[in-house]
Amino acid sequence: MATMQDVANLANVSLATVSFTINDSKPVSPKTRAKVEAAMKDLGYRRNAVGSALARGRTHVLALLYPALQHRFSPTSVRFFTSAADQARLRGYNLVLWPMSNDAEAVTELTSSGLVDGVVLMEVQLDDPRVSELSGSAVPFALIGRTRDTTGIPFVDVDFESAVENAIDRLVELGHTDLVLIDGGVGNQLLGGYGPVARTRKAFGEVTAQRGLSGAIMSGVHSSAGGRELAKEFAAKHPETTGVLMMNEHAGPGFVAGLQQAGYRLPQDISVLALASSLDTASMSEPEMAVLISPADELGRLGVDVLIDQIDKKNNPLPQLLIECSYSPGATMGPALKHGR
Amino acid sequence: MATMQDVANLANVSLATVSFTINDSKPVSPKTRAKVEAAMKDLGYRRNAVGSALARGRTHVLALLYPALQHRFSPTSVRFFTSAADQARLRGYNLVLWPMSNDAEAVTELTSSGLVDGVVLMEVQLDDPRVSELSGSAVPFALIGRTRDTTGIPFVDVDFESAVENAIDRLVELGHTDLVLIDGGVGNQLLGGYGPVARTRKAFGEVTAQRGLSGAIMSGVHSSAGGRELAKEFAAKHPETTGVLMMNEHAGPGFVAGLQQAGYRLPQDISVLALASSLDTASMSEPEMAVLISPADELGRLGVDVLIDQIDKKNNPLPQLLIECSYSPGATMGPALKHGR
DNA sequence: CTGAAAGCGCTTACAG
DNA sequence: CTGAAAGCGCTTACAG
Repeated sequence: MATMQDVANLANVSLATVSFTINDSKPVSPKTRAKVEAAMKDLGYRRNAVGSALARGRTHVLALLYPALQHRFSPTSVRFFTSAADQARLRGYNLVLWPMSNDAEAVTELTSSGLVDGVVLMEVQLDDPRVSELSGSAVPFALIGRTRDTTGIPFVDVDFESAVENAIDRLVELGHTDLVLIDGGVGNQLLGGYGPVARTRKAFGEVTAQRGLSGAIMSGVHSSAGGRELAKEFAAKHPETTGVLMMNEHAGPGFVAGLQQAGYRLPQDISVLALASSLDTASMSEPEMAVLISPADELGRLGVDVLIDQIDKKNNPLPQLLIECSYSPGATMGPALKHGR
Repeated sequence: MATMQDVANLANVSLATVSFTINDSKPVSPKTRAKVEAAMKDLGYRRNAVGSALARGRTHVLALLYPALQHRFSPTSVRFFTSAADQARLRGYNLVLWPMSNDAEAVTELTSSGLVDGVVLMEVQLDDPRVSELSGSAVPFALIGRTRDTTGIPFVDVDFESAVENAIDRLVELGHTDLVLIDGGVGNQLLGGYGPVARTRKAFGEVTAQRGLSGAIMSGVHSSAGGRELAKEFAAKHPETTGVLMMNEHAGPGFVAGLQQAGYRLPQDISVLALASSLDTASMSEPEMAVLISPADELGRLGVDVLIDQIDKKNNPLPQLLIECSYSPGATMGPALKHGR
């Protein structure tokens, strides 16, 4: 690989001048610029990223942190990976994947390595130890998700509270008053629980109470087979229920299948609305589910934007963005029957 | 952040000695080592990755290349991201995501940036221009997948040929002689087509011909809704077919649902076997599909292993690994009826 | 076993 | 507008 010095030699200018023309960091005469550019082309020169990073104190590398050993992301979470990587590239950064167990020690290792200019956090818990660790470091960060206390913490997240209200509104409008929320579980209680589930449960409890609806929660399955089993249990435990909020992408299709095996007709006997999911996943079930679509791509993109703006000292105060889900109809939504089944 | 010089000052030794003790690159007396380690602990010192990379000529960063704008990976492809990242971390490397359009220019930009020690390629086409470009560069690489001509090219891939034979064997054993393969399309024909699909089609054609079976191919849908539509078309075009190889994770559940809407009973009227998919995806359909499970996690891991061994000059000749799919039964497999429907 | 010094490939005050 | 030189944080021959 040719170095900047090689270019300088060939163009008969100084190392500094080559740097100036490459970075447009100082005025360079057209003549000199031409010489330098010709030399670069001749040598196929590309600026070495490591040398540059050391001199600038900027690596242009961002880390995407997510819990290690968690290989079963929801299809929706997975989109953060690609949309964040795209946006990073677009803005001249690179995104490195940083799987780590949920301990603070590994965060320190990352932030003090000097490898990354900033950190994006995924799969945030309400009391996430990684966040306090990052707050204490000098490295800028942004969350996709949010902690319980978000004071001074830049984040982008789904507006779960509003999504729950939206979902319940739609069901109530169709006459449903007995509802069940199905989710994937809050996970580690020590960390306050997985944000999306914890917030959704809270909102679900509040909104159903406030409107005098019956609202129960079911959880604990993580596969389509589990969803089938859960449907049996649901039929036994909640015979009066006519409306289901499904916030479990792995179990959704199995649950819908299980309902039908248990004798329910959709949507005559029961309505199901997928929450914070994707069209893709919602259409995996038979019939296709109605769904409040999670703005996953947008979140990945915005998470990176918020982070880079912060690195460039462009945003003040720190942004906290809640993005709405959008509704897409499906064959699982219908009016409640007057007399149950 | 404390630097190595800070540590040296505090420990009253030279910069070099600190380096020697950190890297175990030269003998250091126990006494000196203790002083240095105490100083490091006092200062909370961590070696700066950029300085180290520049001096060593090694960044310990690997790139994972995949086509940009391709946000609809199959659930199985997605696992490469996390399993590769895990293995990289385990071996002391970092994995950066590198979405790029399928052109050679961007590869050059990557390999000449000095940022990465090696490259893993995903979503390989039979005549992939990225591969020829990488072959011409000095940067080590490994494919997850393989090109048409694999001479001298290190790769790990699913053994699609053997999987197809395995699948057909199982169907033939149950009496099926009229088969259809459903896939997601070969994609860009200019690049020879997407490896898994192209190889599977070829093997399917060969094996069916060789055994005197009827074999047709259907394609062109990329969603569960598309799968439903395709089932109608299938019923019309292939009324004699009793065995389906499903290599399309997006369309699979919809196709199975569509079959039943078209009046098929599974598995009495027709058998469906998912190919190179996952248990998760196969269980999304109702009933759950039998499946030849793709060794996705293993491939991500091995791809990184092959690459790092090569960087460490550990492997010679370059490995070319084909990994088998493993069978998992499901309710969609049954004996062929004597007289069709 | 330890240290002084050169060097990795850049950027950027500083001087002209 | 251009250049000589210091410096970013390390590693590693070389000398002792």
